[in-house]
Amino acid sequence: MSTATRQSWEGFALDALQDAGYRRGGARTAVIEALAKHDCAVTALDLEEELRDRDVAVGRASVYRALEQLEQLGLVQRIEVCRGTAGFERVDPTGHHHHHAICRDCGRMVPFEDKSLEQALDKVAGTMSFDVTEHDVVLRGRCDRCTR
Amino acid sequence: MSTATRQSWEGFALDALQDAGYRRGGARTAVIEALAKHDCAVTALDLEEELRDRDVAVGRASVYRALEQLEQLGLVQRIEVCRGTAGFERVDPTGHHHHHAICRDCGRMVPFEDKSLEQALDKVAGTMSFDVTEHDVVLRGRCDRCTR
DNA sequence: CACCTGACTGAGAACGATTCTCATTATCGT
DNA sequence: ACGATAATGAGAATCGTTCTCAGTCAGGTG
Repeated sequence: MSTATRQSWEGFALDALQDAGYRRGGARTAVIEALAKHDCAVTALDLEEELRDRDVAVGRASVYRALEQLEQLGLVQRIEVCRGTAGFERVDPTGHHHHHAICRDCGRMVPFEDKSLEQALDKVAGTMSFDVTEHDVVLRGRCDRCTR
Repeated sequence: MSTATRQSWEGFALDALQDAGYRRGGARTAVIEALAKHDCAVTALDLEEELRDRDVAVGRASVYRALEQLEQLGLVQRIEVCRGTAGFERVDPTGHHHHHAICRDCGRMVPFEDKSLEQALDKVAGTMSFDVTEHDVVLRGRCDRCTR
């Protein structure tokens, strides 16, 4: 029984992959480790660069592959951070999560959470002829630094 | 005074552009006309194809340019419909709008609206150090046709 | 422990959506 | 009608992402 005996998301993800029948590979492990360090969304290319800078160079294809597999297992969520660029962030196994406000001028991303928003989302999801598994909320506008 | 004397979004958009100092160009007008026919999001390439099929061929660059200008004026909203592809839909001047549920399997998009969701969004927007001008909600999952 | 099968990996090519470039054309104030 | 300047379109360039494929490695088996 290897499932969820460790505390961190990192350990949780490694266990989940193993349970799903994946083998243990260096590239994927490095991606998970890097992802674990971020509390908010990062792009695939940022992760690749970050890993290269730490001398743990990982092929671009492997980064995307790992992210896709993690997304499939619900361990990572993908959000659009800006014009056709995807951001990835880990999904807390407890279900606790946040959303983002993105500045249209500087691209800065500010996370926020709100209980009644979640409730409203859950309620809507329940009324649809859709098996809703996740939701994605983005507020857009100008951040305080860009409002002059 | 040319502003908002016509009823339709199409007329409203044309007037708004003129008021913003834009000249009247054939390509942009065609894009607006095509956009007016859709109640839900369309991609730029779909619009281009649609126009070509109607023998009103418009250059790809012009389609994107027009959409960008319309977005800037708040006449069109851009949403991510699927992996790095943008969908564009007109923004009702009354503020009335809907959101989308997107099927992760077939890509089908189903619009929905919910008053309490809007209220929750407005409330959150009010508490942020951000000048929020728009929001974007996407529910993801499997549509009824894809759930077997 | 050596072996084997099939999963994992990375370099680079391919791809699709979007943006850019720039020469040509059209708008509209004068 | 004229001229300054915005609008347009064809194609090239760009950028994020996905695909291909040959070489490598994990880990169950004998």
